[in-house]
Amino acid sequence: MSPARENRKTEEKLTPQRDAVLQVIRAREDHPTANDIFQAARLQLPTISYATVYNSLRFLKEAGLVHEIKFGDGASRYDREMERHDHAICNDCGKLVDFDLPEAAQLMSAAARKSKFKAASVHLTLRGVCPDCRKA
Amino acid sequence: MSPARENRKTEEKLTPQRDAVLQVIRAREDHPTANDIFQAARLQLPTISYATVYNSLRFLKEAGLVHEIKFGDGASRYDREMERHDHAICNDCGKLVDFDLPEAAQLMSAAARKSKFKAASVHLTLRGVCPDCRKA
DNA sequence: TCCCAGATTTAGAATTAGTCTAAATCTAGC
DNA sequence: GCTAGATTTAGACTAATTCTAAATCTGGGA
Repeated sequence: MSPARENRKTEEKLTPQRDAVLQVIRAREDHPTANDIFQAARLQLPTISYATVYNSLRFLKEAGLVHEIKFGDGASRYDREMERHDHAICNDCGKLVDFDLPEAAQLMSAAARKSKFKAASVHLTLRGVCPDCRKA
Repeated sequence: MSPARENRKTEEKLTPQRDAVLQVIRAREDHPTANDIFQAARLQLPTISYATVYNSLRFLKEAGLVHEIKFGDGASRYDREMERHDHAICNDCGKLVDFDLPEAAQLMSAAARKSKFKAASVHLTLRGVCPDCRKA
């Protein structure tokens, strides 16, 4: 079974809570925190609890439907983008932006050789100043 | 004044607490957490407080004497290595290892172009399985 | 030398992000 | 309709870090 097919089956079985969490993440261009997601999901399901948001996020992550980003400053962010990609983080405002640098993916085996690890994934993090903060 | 000269001057002015924290980090091959550093520093300065360890770490970081690594799972780690470098993280045991992949540094301008950020630094994170866990 | 301002340290309270617990609720298959 | 297993809920709990306010230290004038 292809991963896409598998995800379709998983999505069919989503509880209303898990589905609400997934829809919140899919509806957003940016990278909400668990708290952002909780606030938004509550508009649809007023009784949903914080713990359920976390449980749902773990479930969706394991099902391969969302992606968790932990870049260290503060809370985890969640991303609808499941393809391999890289991140840029603004040192001024903290904005997080996705981009893909295929050259970074190609460094995986070189990185594995140098570190002596068996590689599972690589990703590149750029820190700098975002276009908006550069203007200001 | 060169950065090295500047650091030498900063080091001369270190309080006993800040110096103890710096020495702990310099004495270790690995990447201790704030708590590890607190426990070790307490052996030298029994009255040092947790808050002082954090204050000292912030000071040393700003002075360019230590480097903070936040890779998301749990507490920040501190690193005596100030040169640009990359990280490998074990998905099994959480071990963090430094290595340098100069090719990653060379992707900075390409990453800046794609993301439209003004670049300050880039670094590559490899996730996989460390040699020890691979054996086990 | 003595004194003061500013910096630093201290202990503990507060905050934040996330996990755990146990009871209540839902759901599928018999 | 009944029961086992999964899920949800509210709130307690934990871990990492920051904040606060009082105490202490330090260096440069009077």
